[in-house]
Amino acid sequence: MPRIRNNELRKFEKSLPIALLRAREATTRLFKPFIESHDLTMPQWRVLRALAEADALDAKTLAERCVILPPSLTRIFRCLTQRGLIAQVDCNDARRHMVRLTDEGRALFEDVVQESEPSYMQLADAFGPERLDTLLDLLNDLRSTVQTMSDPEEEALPLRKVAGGR
Amino acid sequence: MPRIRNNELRKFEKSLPIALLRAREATTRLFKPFIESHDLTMPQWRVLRALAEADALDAKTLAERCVILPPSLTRIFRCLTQRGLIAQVDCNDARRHMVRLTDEGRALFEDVVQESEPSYMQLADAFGPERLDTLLDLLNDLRSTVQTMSDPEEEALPLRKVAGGR
DNA sequence: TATTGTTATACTCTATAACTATA
DNA sequence: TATAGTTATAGAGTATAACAATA
Repeated sequence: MPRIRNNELRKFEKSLPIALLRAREATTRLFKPFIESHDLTMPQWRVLRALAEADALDAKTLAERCVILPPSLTRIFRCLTQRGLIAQVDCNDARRHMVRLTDEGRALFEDVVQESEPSYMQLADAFGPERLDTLLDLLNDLRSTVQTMSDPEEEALPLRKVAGGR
Repeated sequence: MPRIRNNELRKFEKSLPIALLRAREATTRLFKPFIESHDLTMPQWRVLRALAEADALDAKTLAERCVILPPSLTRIFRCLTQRGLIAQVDCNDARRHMVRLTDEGRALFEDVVQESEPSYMQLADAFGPERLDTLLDLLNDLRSTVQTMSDPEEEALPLRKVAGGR
């Protein structure tokens, strides 16, 4: 019966939400300049990043993967479409808003990657490539663990049928 | 000379900023209800959390530890002071706004901890307590690695003089 | 009737610059 | 002159509910 004793509180650094926030803040600060120099916001960048790996994705999938609420995504679609970076794709289900990168969008995406990759490499070097990989695995596992806890009926999240890491 | 080949892009799950964001989003969603049921926002909670471990802290320190910009912190101070959860502390330097938890603030803090700790335990159980600890260490190290990269002259961050984990 | 996405709306956080007070 | 914090302000993200269109 492990009762909590208040004078034995986990330290501030041992708070998971805060550690995640601070790590993200530091990491974001490192990469943000590369994104913003191309007049992209971080959420817009996440959408481009997600689309760069897929032929086309619908709003719901993007919202989940990029952690963006539907109303924000609507605005992002409008903005990126106006700039010619994404384009709508025809779809069986007329309710779905599917989009893909345009050639221009892909070119911009690759520019940002080329420019920021040295910083990523430098970080990987300083932190240790294997530790970075471990961290990424732990982060992804943490997310699916929490999601499984939150939605007891669903299993993991049916993005694709993947068992372990995802 | 490891040039980047664009068809060998790191996968979406291998993007550090996105993995951090998604892990944080999931974790936050788990704990937020406990915070909000006491009419606290997450930034307000971080301030209480930080103060719970210290006798008193000034605005600058809190801003850095809690990842809150000074203007936001000003409002948070005002709100928490009005609610009687924190109180200003006299200080040699009249420029500094130092605050501490009141008894009421500490009581509220401990209520939230008591209520949310079971979920934390459940998460630790499901994820593995050692892996959780590893994750926390990696996150804190990542942050100081990035900070060292960003501020080449400063060493790590002179919060306290700590060498390794922090 | 359920699902997908948009619109509307309110609120909070983010970010910068300008200002005040103190050292 | 430098530092700590506040104020002002614009903008972006967060979140909910109500609505439209499609399945």
